[in-house]
Amino acid sequence: MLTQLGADAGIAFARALDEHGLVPPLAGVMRLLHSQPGLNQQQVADVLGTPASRVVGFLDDLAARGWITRTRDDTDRRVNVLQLTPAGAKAWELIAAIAQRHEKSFTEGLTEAERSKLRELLSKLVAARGLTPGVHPGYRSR
Amino acid sequence: MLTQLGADAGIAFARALDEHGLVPPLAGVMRLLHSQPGLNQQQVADVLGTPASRVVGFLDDLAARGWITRTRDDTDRRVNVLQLTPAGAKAWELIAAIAQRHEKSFTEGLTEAERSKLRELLSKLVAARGLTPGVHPGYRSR
DNA sequence: TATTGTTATACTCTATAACTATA
DNA sequence: TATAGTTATAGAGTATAACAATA
Repeated sequence: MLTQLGADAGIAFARALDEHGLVPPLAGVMRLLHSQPGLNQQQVADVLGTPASRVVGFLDDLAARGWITRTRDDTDRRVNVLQLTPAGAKAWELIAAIAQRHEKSFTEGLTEAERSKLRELLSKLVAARGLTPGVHPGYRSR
Repeated sequence: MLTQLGADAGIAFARALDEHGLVPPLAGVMRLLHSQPGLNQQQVADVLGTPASRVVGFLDDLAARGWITRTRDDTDRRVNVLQLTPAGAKAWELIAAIAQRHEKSFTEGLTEAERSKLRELLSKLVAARGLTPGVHPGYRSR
């Protein structure tokens, strides 16, 4: 049921994002860049557990939208330092709002007490499984 | 967290299946053919919500393993009636055992009471979302 | 030599549409 | 004409490996 509901929730979230021209992987990268500004591309790849070559594509997309900047690090000119632009910060707020609305609507069938109990149990599992909060396993290389 | 854990559970289950040369989509089809013997291919496609052309590939694979038979229906010779072979029934028992072991190991971090509470909450969500029990949304066409 | 970011390429999965055989 | 099953094909997403610039 967990797998089934997780996939269903993912599809519903993707649909909500799609209305705004977005897709889940980009939303995840935006979340990371918002919560940890100043990462470089290699670090993003490490946190997400995804190949660096895949990160390039995500960042190309976000940069084309004007949501991030890639700045050459002066002390090590191989490195790109990543930052959200003001437009990017704005975009993140929209994504966060979509996520919140999605969570609420997905759990409509539960009472508030049940919702909070579910959150508690899932938190326990996330911790027990050693998952990084907010990082979807779908980024992981096989 | 639901999406995250669902994906993680799916990956863990895939890994467990892989040790026996299996993949999740085939396990799901086996489950369906076991619980509803005598379906035809179109009906399988309908239940799973997947294109009939995709079902063909799954069944080709299962037939090559000797786990299912496709029998032409006498009253309508366009139709293939699907059945598990004895080897297929045996294979299903293995898959069910893997699934059970997987569920247990995935929820190791919870007490028995928490596990049953989680089951209860997830059941509610499955019902509220109108999901077909045992059918992974990943089969669904976009 | 090693590392960061990038590009090229090949592979898997999937949906769509065309096809056949039956009805 | 319509339907069940099949095949062909094209697109998306991904990983791997090769590459250029810098350390």
